[in-house]
Amino acid sequence: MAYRETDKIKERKAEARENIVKAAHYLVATKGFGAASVSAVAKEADIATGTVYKYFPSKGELLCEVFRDATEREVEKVAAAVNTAGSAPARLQAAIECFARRAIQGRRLAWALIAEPVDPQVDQERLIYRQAYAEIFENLLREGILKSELPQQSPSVSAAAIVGVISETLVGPLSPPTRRELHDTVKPSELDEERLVSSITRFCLQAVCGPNSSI
Amino acid sequence: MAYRETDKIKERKAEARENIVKAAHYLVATKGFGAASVSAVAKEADIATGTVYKYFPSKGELLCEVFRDATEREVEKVAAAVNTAGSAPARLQAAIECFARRAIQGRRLAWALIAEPVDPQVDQERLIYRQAYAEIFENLLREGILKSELPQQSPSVSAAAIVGVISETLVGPLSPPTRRELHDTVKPSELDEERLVSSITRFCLQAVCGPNSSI
DNA sequence: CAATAGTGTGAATAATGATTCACTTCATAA
DNA sequence: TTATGAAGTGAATCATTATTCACACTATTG
Repeated sequence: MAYRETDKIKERKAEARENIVKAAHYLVATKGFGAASVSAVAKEADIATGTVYKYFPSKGELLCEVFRDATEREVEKVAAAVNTAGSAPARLQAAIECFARRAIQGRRLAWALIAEPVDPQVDQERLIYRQAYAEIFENLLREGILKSELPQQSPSVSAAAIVGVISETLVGPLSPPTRRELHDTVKPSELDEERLVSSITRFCLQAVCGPNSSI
Repeated sequence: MAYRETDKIKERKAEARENIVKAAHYLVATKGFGAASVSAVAKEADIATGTVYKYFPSKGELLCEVFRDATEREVEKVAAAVNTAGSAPARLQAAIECFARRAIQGRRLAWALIAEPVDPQVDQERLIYRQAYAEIFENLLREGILKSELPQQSPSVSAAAIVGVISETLVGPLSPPTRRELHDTVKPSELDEERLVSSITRFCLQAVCGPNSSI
């Protein structure tokens, strides 16, 4: 025995691995999963193609990890927004606004996570992601209904619907984030974005709160 | 000159072409675009791979045509539902129910049209498709607002939101229509489906009609 | 029938992109 | 030092599919 994995190496390996994930994340957040071929990732990370496979068994595994990481970050933010003090409608509003604003900010990433055509392995992951969002809303709704802060309704359907509203209004239309940018040289002003967010919020709150509600 | 395209031949060609489209449609409606490779389509149509190219310049063109056909049929139905007599909310309800019911019936087709990862050429077409749906709703909303049957709101955002609600609640969760079916041997009863449709309808109507509304 | 203009065929080709692998370089410890 | 085992390399290989093409077959007209 003349070789053993030392701590220094272990650390360096972790760093290298992390680097690959970062490179892949960058490509995804910047140009989508379509641009994240193994060789592109390798180039971005300044290593050889083969090296990627010393750290990940397959492209799918790598991209799943990237997806999971990005996703977790997003979901956490929304979950945090839910944990505001206040009535169920107020918390719901906070959550929806958080979700929507972040999607607008990181258009391309949002598109990649929500709408970009991806290979089945990642798509599977996406299901979990949407589920995670839906669950946040669902729990909140359930609680609100219990406390009679919200009218009777199917929490699971309403939750999925909210996710759908945001996906479609923000990400769907923007889906290929390039086309639009080619035409409108002017990017939509922050004012417009605010208007959009408030339209969406109004829609969802009214749907969920029904004939009472204070927006 | 010793040959000219006769009527009989013209007809036969049209038939052959139609057959290819039908075969492709069958595959798409049955197993999604992923299963509609050129050779699979050819086999389904009982012809040689190369023959497909005597009728279509590329796979993309063929699939676009399939997509467009299927799409038109769907959109027409919803458009018809809108043309009911009655108040804006009533017509909206009819349209949403029509959209939703059809999606539930033809799950796989709905999934292919709305959510399946597809190649960019078809994806482009999909954008138009969603737009078509959104426009139906948008016009209706605009009209309703004008007649004061609906409260002030952004018709374009609300319209997109409605499309999003239906996509997510019906197609998203069902997206890989197989997985679910592997577990639940029992398919969701018609009763459940009705409940689902009515939940969705309620959500959308309340969102759009606001603090008045009669569901 | 012969000449012409196709259509139908399916194996070969092309393009893309993931994965492998024989080899080189590096770190470790006897 | 030097033997050992792992990390890094990147060109070659594999797999998958769309697309082409040389050839066989069929219909049409003189």
